[in-house]
Amino acid sequence: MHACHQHEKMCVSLVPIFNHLETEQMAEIMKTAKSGTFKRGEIIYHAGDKSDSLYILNKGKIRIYRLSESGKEQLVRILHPGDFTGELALFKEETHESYAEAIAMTQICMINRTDLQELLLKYPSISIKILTEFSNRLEEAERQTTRFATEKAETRIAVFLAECLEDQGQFNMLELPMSKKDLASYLGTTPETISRKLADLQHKGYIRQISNKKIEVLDLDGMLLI
Amino acid sequence: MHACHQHEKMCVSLVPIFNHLETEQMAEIMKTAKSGTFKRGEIIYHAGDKSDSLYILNKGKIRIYRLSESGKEQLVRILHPGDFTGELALFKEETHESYAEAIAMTQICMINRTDLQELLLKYPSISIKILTEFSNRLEEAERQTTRFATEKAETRIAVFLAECLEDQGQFNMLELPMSKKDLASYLGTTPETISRKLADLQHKGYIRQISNKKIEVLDLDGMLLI
DNA sequence: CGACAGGTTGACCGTTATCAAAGATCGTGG
DNA sequence: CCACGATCTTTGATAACGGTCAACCTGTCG
Repeated sequence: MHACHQHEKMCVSLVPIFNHLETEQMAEIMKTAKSGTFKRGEIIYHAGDKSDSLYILNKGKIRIYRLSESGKEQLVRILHPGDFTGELALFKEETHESYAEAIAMTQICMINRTDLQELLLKYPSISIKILTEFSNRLEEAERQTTRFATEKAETRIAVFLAECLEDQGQFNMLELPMSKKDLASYLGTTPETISRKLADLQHKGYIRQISNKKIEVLDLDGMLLI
Repeated sequence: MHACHQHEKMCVSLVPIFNHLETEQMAEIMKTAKSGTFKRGEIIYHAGDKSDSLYILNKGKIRIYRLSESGKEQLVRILHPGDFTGELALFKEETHESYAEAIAMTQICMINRTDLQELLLKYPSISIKILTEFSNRLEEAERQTTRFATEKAETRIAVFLAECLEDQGQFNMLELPMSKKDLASYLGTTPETISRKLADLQHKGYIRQISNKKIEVLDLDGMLLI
């Protein structure tokens, strides 16, 4: 673990929290940050760990998942460079409830709790950035909860495809951002159901499966009316 | 709509956001706050409304619910005095995704977006309070999502009863905090299923239904092992 | 007292989980 | 860079879970 040296990298990785700050403030933040690397399969933090850092992903991919009361795993999200995690437990003196696992060679920057809180008090505008980010996450989490509560698996899958399409801005071609096993865990279903429902959607003419991860959407509106 | 006059009420209603501030700062905040009252059934905000206030509940009860993509309603939470809402859209220049409906004679205080952001920049400690609150809500929302994703209805109901018991600290007697219809909506199921599963739990000897809303828990651990 | 919303119960059926087995894909180490 | 093993994916058969519809019951409030 050593301080982050490359400003370019920091600029990338700290989007969207710190990118509105002046260079000198950035330098100050960089001084307080540590970096670390993890190999595929390594756990960055466990549920139950006392949490004391904000982790900002520089390079690689991280899988965030939770275990339910009965021990079943659910994928919460996948982090890409520039995303951060660990923020939840930063503001409550408690422990993580989720697991963070590197799923590729991964490099992260870490800012510990006390340093971050000092930064927040010193540069209140950072707070507003984080609040904004939290708002979005909360809205997203509640939307997701409502979907689970009210939609069946087929609809959840269709909505997920629609969101992929929107995110990737690729007209009518999309690439699944994770394995179907992970997708099943993310959508609260099983890999078998994902397979079958995609086959159904294809049968009905809404999509065409090009390859394992590539899907062409033929009738977005029709698909969403299911 | 008129300024909030009674400091006592403010102190109550602004817990837990502002209660660490000095009296004079409190006075400043009170100057910027407006108050309003709503009758049972009145809507405080609609999904789609441009949101521009933080609402702090003084007196009464508010039902927060969302509509899914396909138009089904889900109860997100019920607010009690001291709780706040409207915070989400405050940090993104967008609109509400949820509905807030008074379910009793209700009195609220409102702080508008620009005033609040000024307060945040002036008193960074408020940000940390709100961040803490957001963290808790986010954790809660993600835990709820995981439950929907991985547990069946019976387990969700059992876990809900366990949480009621914990919240109410009443040893082994609990009172449902909402109608079974609302509970069904909150737990992503139907009133029929709630009825049946409670009857099942009673049959298996885990609970005893005293009256419509009162339940005695006979074997908490057993119930949670379902 | 009657009306109405909420709650319960039964019968039935659609959706999806589960188990099993075969086929495809990926990552790793030689 | 290729080949092998591990993991992921697909498909089929089956069963469980819970949603829906309908009828009836209950309590509440004018």
